Amino acid sequence: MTPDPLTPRQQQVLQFIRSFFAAHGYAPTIVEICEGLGLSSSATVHKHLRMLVEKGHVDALPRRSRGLQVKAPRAPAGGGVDVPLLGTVTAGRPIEMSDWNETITLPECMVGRGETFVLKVRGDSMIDEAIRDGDLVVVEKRDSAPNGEMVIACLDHEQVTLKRLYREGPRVRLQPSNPAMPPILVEGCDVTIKGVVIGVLRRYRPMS
Amino acid sequence: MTPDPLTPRQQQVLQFIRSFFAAHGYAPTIVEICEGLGLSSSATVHKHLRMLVEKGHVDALPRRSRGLQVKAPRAPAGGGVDVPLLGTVTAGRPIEMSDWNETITLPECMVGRGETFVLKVRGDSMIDEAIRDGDLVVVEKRDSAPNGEMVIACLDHEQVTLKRLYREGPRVRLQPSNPAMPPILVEGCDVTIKGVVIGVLRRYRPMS
DNA sequence: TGACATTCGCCTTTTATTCGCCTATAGTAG
DNA sequence: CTACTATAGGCGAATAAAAGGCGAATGTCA
Repeated sequence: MTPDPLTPRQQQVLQFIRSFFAAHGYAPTIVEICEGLGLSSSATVHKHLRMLVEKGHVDALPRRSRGLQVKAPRAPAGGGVDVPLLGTVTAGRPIEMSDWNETITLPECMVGRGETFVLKVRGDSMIDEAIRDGDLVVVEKRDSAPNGEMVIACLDHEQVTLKRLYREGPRVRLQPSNPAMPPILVEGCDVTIKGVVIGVLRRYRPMS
Repeated sequence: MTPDPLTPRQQQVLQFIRSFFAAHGYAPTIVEICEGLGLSSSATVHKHLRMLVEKGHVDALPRRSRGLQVKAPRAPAGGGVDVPLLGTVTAGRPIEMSDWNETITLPECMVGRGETFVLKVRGDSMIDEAIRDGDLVVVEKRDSAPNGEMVIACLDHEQVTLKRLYREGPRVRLQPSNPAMPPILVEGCDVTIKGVVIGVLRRYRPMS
């Protein structure tokens, strides 16, 4: 049930409304759309809006300020999923099981099939995997993992680390992805898998 | 069933009530809201409150002191924000301005202060920045950027690339973060900044 | 009684909406 | 080929409603 096709200009307007809403939490005024698109007459924008409403891409509360509502262009499934932010994983130390029952909203596409949670990475042990200090890793809870996967592993019920997992006979090699760091070799029974890394988030802090 | 959208002012009021409640454990009086927002008439606040009740963001016990009750902290839980997924940025080719009016829900903490959008990265030109082929970059729309920032830059209104920006007198150096790739040197007037990279998302596809 | 919430006018500013008119571009009937 | 017509895109001005504001006068509960 795809709505009517849009002209280029109409797409621009729609796109602008979307990003404005994302950025501010409320819809733009007509004049704001004008400025955003470099137009000078609100009548022009208003005409475009009427077209967008007609074609079913937008709902508008008539005569209401900022009364635009972009119709959900995606599954009403919410699009976002809340997952717990459990704490920090350092290369070697236990998870600081944060009481901070924080959660974070992930895009649907970043969430695993099973239970999913997020950990903050400390240290550069996975630098060759393009995972940096401060990144957030998305983890799918599992108690085993195929060979070569990146896992959250627990040693002696104490140390929790982020490493790649390689089985070598009865033993297990936990391999950092940093040539400066040595692998850890342990008996298979001494290591428990907490989950498998399925995604990464990074936020660059603004320099200023 | 998302509640009606709020105007900026209404959001401010709601936000104030939330933080007041968090700080004190009880709801503010109308006069306290006045002071908090720098207003001088309780009637004004009361009008806002009636709107908030109408729009379903707040419950009020009528004629009761501090009788406000903020409803479900937020509908789009925790604060997921929808931003447009605009297309692909290759090292060198134009953005494939996707008609796919796709959006993606980002955690609040990944969204910029201004307009924000997401691009998919093709190629390994930023491998040393821990950005890989297939990653999504979160971009805050801006038309200028401080020296050394990672930017989406546009050359000749044609090529769009992801590079680090360095000003060198009248010229601009666009520097890939891959030793195998040469920097691009152009006149400052030939390059336009589309935005600054503020985040990265990566999804590992399950091996199976 | 005192500390509130609520209501009543009466403003100003912001915003949506409508009206008339203009320019291109593309298709189509003569 | 030309004239007519339809449509997208645009302009500026005029208008009315909504949003945001004020101070003062009531209620109302505890």
